[in-house]
Amino acid sequence: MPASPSLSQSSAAPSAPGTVAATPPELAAVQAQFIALFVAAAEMLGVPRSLGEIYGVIYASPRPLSFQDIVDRLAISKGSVSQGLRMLKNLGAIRTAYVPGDRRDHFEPETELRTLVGGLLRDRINPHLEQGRQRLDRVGAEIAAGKGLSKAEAAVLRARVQKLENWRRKGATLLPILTRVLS
Amino acid sequence: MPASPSLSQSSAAPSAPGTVAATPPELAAVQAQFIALFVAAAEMLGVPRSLGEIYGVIYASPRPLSFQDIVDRLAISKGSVSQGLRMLKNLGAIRTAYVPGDRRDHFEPETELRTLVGGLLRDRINPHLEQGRQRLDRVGAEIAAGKGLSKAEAAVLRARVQKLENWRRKGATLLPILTRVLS
DNA sequence: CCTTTTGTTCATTTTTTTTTGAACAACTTA
DNA sequence: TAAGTTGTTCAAAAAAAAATGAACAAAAGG
Repeated sequence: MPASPSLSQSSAAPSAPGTVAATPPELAAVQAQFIALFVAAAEMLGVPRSLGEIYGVIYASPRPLSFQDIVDRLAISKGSVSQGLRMLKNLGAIRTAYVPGDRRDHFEPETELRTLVGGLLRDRINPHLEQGRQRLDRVGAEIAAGKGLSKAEAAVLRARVQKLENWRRKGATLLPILTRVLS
Repeated sequence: MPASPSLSQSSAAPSAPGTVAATPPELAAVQAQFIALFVAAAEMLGVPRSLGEIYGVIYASPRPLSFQDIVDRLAISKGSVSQGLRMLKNLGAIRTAYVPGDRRDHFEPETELRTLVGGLLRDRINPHLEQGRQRLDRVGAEIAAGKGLSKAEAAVLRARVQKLENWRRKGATLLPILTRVLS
């Protein structure tokens, strides 16, 4: 069995007045499965593990969770939860939901794949692509200046720059298509 | 100007007998541009910076480079170059080329986008996808067992599992298409 | 005001990842 | 066999990334 994600062991103490009921142990099993799933996804995407845990616990809950709910269910610090929630909001992976009779924000998962993928592309890929275009131009310029290069060598390098430009173009045209197909 | 990638400063000493000629300073500029480009790409993909540097210096060379050439051109240790070359070979990002009159291996870049993307998918995505399928099954089972869940709650969670299965299916069908389109 | 609740910030600590470099193996050559 | 190349391995160091938690702000209640 793979290491189970860190779930806070429900305190033995009976709920104090005004305290949200602890997650019953039966639910913990379902939660743990969801969380393990998103922790693995986080690892694949190269985002911090805590993002996976937080999104997982929100995804695993049939109703929106408050900040405190999340801290209680996951054995991670308030600071991490705060930062993690901010990142997930920026990514568009969660949204806030109104819960009657509670002034605190509550969070529910964005379940549209399109939105999630779109957020990741926007944050991780697009910024680099634009910058890459500029870099490519500069490489081309350097080769054109062509000091110290034989005719044949310059030709090889020009061809390689051309390849890179093709890559970039394909990537740029493919990404929008990708997000559309994922709707 | 962004921090330039670490290129070894060409030694001032004239070439000793049997020494490969140092990269002339004119070429260094072109090299530096290529390397900067691939270091940025490495960062985007979440692979070690040194992989970007090594692939960059190979990509920037009109002729295949030996292990020693790479160590000389980049200010990184032999150990890193050795490990980096192995990873690049495993990814299919470089291949060895025969160079007459030199028994050492020489490396040249794989320039087919399809091959590069294919290698990354194989190493980073596919392993997780298969594992993800198994995890999903387990979550479904947990919910079906359904202890501690109201009818309505179980329904919400089942719907969410369904969403995840859709995601996985879309991903699985899209990846092959993707690699084909990139040819 | 004063207190409580709710959450954020950010300097430190912890953990993970990456790089280094000395020891070593494999192969050539003399 | 000795001596020189060429490259690999891996324990340890360095660097980078992530998590912690105490101090702090903001808003509400009293």
